Amino acid sequence: MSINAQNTVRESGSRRGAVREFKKGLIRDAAKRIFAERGIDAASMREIAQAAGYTTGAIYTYFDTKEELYAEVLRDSLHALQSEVATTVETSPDRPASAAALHGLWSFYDTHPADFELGFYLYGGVRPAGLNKKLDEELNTLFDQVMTLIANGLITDGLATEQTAHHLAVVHATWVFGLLLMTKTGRVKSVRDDAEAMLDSYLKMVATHQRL
Amino acid sequence: MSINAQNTVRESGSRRGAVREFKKGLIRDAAKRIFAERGIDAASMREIAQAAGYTTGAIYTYFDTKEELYAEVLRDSLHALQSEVATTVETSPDRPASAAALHGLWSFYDTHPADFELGFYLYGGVRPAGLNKKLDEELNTLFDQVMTLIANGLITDGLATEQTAHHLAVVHATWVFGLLLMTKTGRVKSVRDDAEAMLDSYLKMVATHQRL
Amino acid sequence: MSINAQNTVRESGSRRGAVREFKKGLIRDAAKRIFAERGIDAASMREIAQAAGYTTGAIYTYFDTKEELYAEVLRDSLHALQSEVATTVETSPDRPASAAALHGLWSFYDTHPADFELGFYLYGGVRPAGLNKKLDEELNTLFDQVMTLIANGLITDGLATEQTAHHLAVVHATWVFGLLLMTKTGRVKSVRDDAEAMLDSYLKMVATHQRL
Amino acid sequence: MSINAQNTVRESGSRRGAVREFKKGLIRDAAKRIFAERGIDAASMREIAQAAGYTTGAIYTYFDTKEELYAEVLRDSLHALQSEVATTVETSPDRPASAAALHGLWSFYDTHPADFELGFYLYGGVRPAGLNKKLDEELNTLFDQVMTLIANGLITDGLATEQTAHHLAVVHATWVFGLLLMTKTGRVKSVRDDAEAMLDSYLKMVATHQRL
DNA sequence: CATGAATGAGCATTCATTCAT
DNA sequence: CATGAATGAATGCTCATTCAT
Repeated sequence: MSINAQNTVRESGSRRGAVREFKKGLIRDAAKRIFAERGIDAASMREIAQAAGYTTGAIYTYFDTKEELYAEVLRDSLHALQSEVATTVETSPDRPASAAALHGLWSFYDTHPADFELGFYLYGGVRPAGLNKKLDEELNTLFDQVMTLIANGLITDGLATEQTAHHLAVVHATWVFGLLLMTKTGRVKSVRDDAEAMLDSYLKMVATHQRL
Repeated sequence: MSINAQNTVRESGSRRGAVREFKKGLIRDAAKRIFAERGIDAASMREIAQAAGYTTGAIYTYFDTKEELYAEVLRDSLHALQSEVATTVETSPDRPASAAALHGLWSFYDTHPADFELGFYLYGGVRPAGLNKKLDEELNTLFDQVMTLIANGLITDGLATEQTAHHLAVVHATWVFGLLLMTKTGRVKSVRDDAEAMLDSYLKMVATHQRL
Repeated sequence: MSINAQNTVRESGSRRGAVREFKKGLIRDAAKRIFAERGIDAASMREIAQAAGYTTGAIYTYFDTKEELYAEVLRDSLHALQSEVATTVETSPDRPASAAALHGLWSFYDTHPADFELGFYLYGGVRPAGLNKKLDEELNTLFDQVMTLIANGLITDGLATEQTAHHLAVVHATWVFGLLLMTKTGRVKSVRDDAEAMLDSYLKMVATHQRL
Repeated sequence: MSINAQNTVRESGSRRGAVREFKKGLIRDAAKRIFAERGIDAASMREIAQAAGYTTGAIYTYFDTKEELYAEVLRDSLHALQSEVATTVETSPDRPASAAALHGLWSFYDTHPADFELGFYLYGGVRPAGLNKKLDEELNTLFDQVMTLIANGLITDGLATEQTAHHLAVVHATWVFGLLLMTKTGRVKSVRDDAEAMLDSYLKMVATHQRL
């Protein structure tokens, strides 16, 4: 249906491909902003285009559908998350690796609200019907990489064995997601104001429990 | 603005009023299903009407706007939650009150997925722009009542003081919401299969910690 | 189509018929108010019903369609106009009959704005598509009676002959309608404030012209 | 609110802009027809679109709302009126300027029935609730310009002084509007057939009266 | 008679997507 | 590549009218 056979030209290295990739990035950035602001459904391609400095039709040169645009924005976001968590672990020699990873997870979404909003649709709210299989797997992989970072930290810190590490990583990440959820809701003031303290308490508790 | 003054709710008790209330219930049920399936924005009044066995316009005899319909569905849901948690506490003399309350919270949403989906928009996903002040406060109150049930349990169980109880209740509820979030995402298989076990572990951990 | 065969029961004299006629009047009055306030299209049967103290369906016991309701309201209005003009002529022995008639025409609509609004649709704005033949003729007759009152006045006052009277009556009435139109528009302040003076000038001018 | 910033009117002169302006004209023409036929409220955007040879949504590329479309149509109409009256005065050296202006007023609406119908809503029938302030003032200005043309004529013809001219212009225009109203109603046959003669009589009368 | 629930067509407007230029 | 006009389906909501109770 789409005639965007040029998509295959996207090889990195070629000058044209690089320019194209840069422009796609502009659109992705604008889209992320609008998606987060309005919600995925209420965001209109018109508004995204305008926010990116393009006209309506131009977007379709780069993304075949709104869904594909959302998917790429999401992929970007998860890449950034994975990267930030990894960096946090590497650059926090003073902290237990697991605590660093969990804190990185929290911190990324706390400082990038748009990304949380975005992932939210993925984590819970909406079944992105069109999220095709290939992308879905890619997202799963990225998510698993984050869990693995936490799991490795737990092993390094002597808080889990090879067998229990992944499971425990998920348990702790679950708590962090809960915290983010509550924070963002704003329905409970104490959470909104105390989130960081709550996180620290939780991390301390984790550190003193050998087994959950 | 609306002229449907004929809508005036006759006191329950009269035959007419009872039938009307029953029919409203049918629509609310259909609406809950569709809202949960499609998300609040994507759910159309047409589809809700059809699901309830009515024509489009008929709904407006009972609910003035889509928003009002959503509000009533949501209120219903939170009432049911509050009621179930309270009942669980009362009917579980063998379990610590706090554990019962938290388990009730989990169990309600685990067995009523549509309700979780629904609350999700409230808890995090979507800014219910029009959620009017009065309803918003009512929802806050209901939410607080649930937190209070947990807090009272913690005091009864000697796990919190008057001062810390509410705060701790929120912390634990946060974890449960995280768990629900992860469960429902389905993105992590281990959570999906293990949720109940994870909850039990968590409750045990709570029971052994005097202070978080 | 309609089952209102009772309409034929409407014989004045019978108790039931009288009550029925009274109730129709209540609805007509409410309808006139709403029609004038909102315009004929924007007026909803719901609102009219409510304003009359009835529920939606009740109106249809008395009037088969919205159009018919409008028609009857209009008829009422023209009857009142005709009656007021006639009375004015009879009770103003000090004024030339033609001047009295024209002043009566002006005065009726000036003091009954709703009636003017109502007639407006008839005189110019909207083709009441369904205005059936019989009613249309009745309205024409009523209108002609008013013209005749003016024409007779002109003859009485020696301002027209049998041949020219009707024509001149229309000419003068035309001016009055123009005046009403301008008054009500409010687009020209001078007209709004000066209408009565303008009318007097015009009447004086008429009185001094034997032939137009 | 609207995101159609693409609508930005390119300066006329560019090919693109000229085509766009032409197409807007097509829609305006169709709209004028439909507005006049059905009345402003009963006219539907669907029907207008169809009459202009477009699909429903296309109109919104050119006009953001129904109201804006109406406003532009109305403005067009009043511009044309003002222009025609001015031209009539200039090109009728054989006739008194005031008579030319009044005849121009009559003639414009007599030969452009749709425009009268259109202005009718403005002059009297319907409260164009949304008619925003800026447009309203523009319309008043245009209307005043027409009155001024008549007033100037009266002065030129020695039929009014600087002080009385505007007032008298309104008085005479009032009569013309009354005539148009009666003509268009068709409720009085004699007016329909005789309008031009009545106008001439009136103009003659005006010419022989130094003061009204 | 009166009620008010129910119908179904209709309306203004939005929006993802396509495509000629 | 970019533009922006065009499409046509969809949406929330209103309303005259009908009819079982």
